[in-house]
Amino acid sequence: MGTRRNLDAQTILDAAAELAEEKGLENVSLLQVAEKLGVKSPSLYNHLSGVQELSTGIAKLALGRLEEAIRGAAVGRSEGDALLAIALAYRSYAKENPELYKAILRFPDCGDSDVQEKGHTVVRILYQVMEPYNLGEEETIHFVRGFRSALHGFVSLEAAGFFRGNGADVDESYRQLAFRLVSSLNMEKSD
Amino acid sequence: MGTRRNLDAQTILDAAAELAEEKGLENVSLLQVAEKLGVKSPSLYNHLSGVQELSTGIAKLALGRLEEAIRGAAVGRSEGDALLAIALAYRSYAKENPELYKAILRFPDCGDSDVQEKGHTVVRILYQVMEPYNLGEEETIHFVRGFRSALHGFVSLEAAGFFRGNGADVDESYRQLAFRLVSSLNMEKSD
DNA sequence: TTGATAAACTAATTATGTTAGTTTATAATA
DNA sequence: TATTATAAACTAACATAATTAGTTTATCAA
Repeated sequence: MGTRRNLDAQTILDAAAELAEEKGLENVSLLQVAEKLGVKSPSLYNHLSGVQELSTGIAKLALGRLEEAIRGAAVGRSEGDALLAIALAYRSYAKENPELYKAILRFPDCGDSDVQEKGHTVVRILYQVMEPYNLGEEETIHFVRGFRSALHGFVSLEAAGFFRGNGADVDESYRQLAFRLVSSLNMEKSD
Repeated sequence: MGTRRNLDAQTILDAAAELAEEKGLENVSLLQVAEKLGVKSPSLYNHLSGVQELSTGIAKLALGRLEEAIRGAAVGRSEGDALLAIALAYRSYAKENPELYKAILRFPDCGDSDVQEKGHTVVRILYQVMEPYNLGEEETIHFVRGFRSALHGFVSLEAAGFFRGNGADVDESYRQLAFRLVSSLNMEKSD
């Protein structure tokens, strides 16, 4: 007993993320995470301050991976192409990692500044892609907010089970949404 | 002790909703609700099956009120006017009842069919408003899904604390988002 | 008046998060 | 090498929440 393991915050969060995808986000408790790591739950307090930090940690981790996925989708494309690719990657990520995506939704009750930072990182990719459009800074911000909102909203509602039963093709609904927004950009360009 | 009160499920849910707005959704526990009603928590089980039913109940209640707000905004308007008015009402509701709106977000972990029903009711108003556009049924579904997603996504991200610090006017971002989508409809119409 | 029922109660159980205080392994130092 | 400081585990205990079982009481109908 009392044997030293090589635990640290990152290891704990990785285990928590794995647990989330295995058994559902709602079953990620300190007890379960500790068990998965072969440790008693109070030991986790040596590495993080409590369950809230676990929550924000998982959210950051999930956002970080989403960011990677999006960056991967954007590389080598530009303007509308890039935006549409990002949109598809965004939804793919959410479908492939539903529990982690939920972790992003269930923000630790509003406003951890680090989570917002990461959120901004996701958004920064969008800013880069938007550059060729040469909108003003304000206009770019407006569009990026809206675009991200649309992706997030669609994916969230879909994950929550809306859009079922209703016959029409969900992929197509999503594609159209992204396309409408991207098209509205070309509009402004030609002004 | 043991005095009969006139409790029923609706009274409990109303109290829970009030409590949510007073002290935050995360502090809505059976204990707190019971206390507010001058009753012990196990007594609540005479009227509902547990904390999950409390959760779904609050979500339904919140959706019901959102529905009213939206219906109120749509009446007497048509097409783009109606869509924009609905958009503004949607966000106003979320801002005025932030805890209740969170209750809608935090779905009782996916897919209670009644909650989806109510969700559909919200959406049905959108269908009515869309009629004059004379799109096909499929096209209407696609648009409504996207429009609702955009509203929901924007409002959620805003409530979660994104869009802060960043200088641009949030009202304007929202207005633009709604306007882009509505404009894309006029596009199709003129085809 | 009596008896059935609904709705409250008390008491106890389980689960989770958390704190306090203790022990032990490891790494640095005398 | 022996010692000691520290980090990281532990045990034990407590608080709060949800829940269940079983009990009591108010009210209404026969």
